[in-house]
Amino acid sequence: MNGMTERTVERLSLYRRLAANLLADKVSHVFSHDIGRALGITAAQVRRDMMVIGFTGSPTRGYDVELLKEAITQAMDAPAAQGVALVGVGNLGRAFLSYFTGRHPKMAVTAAFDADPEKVGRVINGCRCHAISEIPAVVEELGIRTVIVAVPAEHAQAVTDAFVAAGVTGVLNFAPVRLRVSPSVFVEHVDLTMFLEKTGFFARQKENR
Amino acid sequence: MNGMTERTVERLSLYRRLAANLLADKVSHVFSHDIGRALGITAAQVRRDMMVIGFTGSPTRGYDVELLKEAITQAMDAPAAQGVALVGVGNLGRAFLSYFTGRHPKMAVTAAFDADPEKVGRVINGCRCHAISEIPAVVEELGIRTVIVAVPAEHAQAVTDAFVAAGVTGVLNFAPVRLRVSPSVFVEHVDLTMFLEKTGFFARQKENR
DNA sequence: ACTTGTGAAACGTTTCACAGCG
DNA sequence: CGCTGTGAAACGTTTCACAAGT
Repeated sequence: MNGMTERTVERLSLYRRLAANLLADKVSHVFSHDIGRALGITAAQVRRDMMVIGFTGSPTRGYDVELLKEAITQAMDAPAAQGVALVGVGNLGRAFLSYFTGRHPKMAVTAAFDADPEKVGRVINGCRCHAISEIPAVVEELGIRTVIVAVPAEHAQAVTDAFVAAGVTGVLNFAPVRLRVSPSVFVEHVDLTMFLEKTGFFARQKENR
Repeated sequence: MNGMTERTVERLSLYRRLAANLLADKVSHVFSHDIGRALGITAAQVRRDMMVIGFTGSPTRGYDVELLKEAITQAMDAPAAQGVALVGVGNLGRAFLSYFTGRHPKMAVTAAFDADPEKVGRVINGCRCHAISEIPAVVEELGIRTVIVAVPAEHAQAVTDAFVAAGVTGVLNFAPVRLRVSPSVFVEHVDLTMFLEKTGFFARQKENR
């Protein structure tokens, strides 16, 4: 599937959630314009994205919400459920565990890891916490391909290396460090400090008219 | 200052943190190439960004780290400290409180808000938790211009409206809803589900060569 | 008349490539 | 030389605008 750029994939995720919400409201069809309005995207952009995944609507009814959701799932998700690991069971890590538990059928956080012996062995939101040394065994056993890194900056590179060595190919990193990985691994950096500073900056721009 | 696009501001934030780290390591000068390598950015991009803030280096020594940090602060920060509010003291909200406490001189989280009466009145990481009804008074009193929204999706729009009415011009939103605000307010949407799905998708792309 | 699907234009961002300089 | 600063080229992304369908 061509044209699946990072930006397109990001929007597809939003479209799918919107579709799920619309289905819950018993809405069966939407126009590109409605999707755009709901998500702050232009209608033309929405239609381009549909083109990318080869999904078509009808000029009279718009897009079938149910079929749209399926088409996005087809384009984005693995055929089977993908295991996700979490490393770092601090406040941020627990936010993930509580938010994603039972919510996402295809990407459940199935294993947690922490260096604190107090946390190892505990079960938090139905997710067992393992020791760092167990990374290779657990990643292998559960077939984990993606890891959420929510540890302090100084440990982020080391834990990432351990997961990559164990076969993980996707890293969602919240630590304020640029992770160095081989080109065969995808890393998404989510830098909370940066987002706060950015918001503060543009907030001030808005103040001055 | 022209050319301060969202992308440039994002990178400036990273440059500044790098500069602070370098200073801690007693490094006094850096070349654009070094900055680029450390952050996964091209050297040309780094130099362009310096141009935007009117900061210049020397062809022989590179950029003075101390002056760079100051130049970025000059370009990005408010002259005085900017108050930041947090609404929603769940796991994610607490992650912010613990991470930012004492770490950032210009953007401290100075007030928290939560609907849960159990939390109201408590002090978490040196930050007092207020009731939702106190938003106008506290925002006014502390001169808050920026809010971090970390409440469930169904309450995000209502609390945002309350903060905007109280004079806030910047919103950092973690709730999985597109917030509707007037054009005089800046909103940054950080969608954790989207980031996880995106990481999962590209992780799979990497697997298949 | 309203949509969708889409080639082409517009726009934004990054990278190239090189003059100028210590 | 190897660097910075920068105009110009390249690239990526979004938006326009309209044919075609209903």
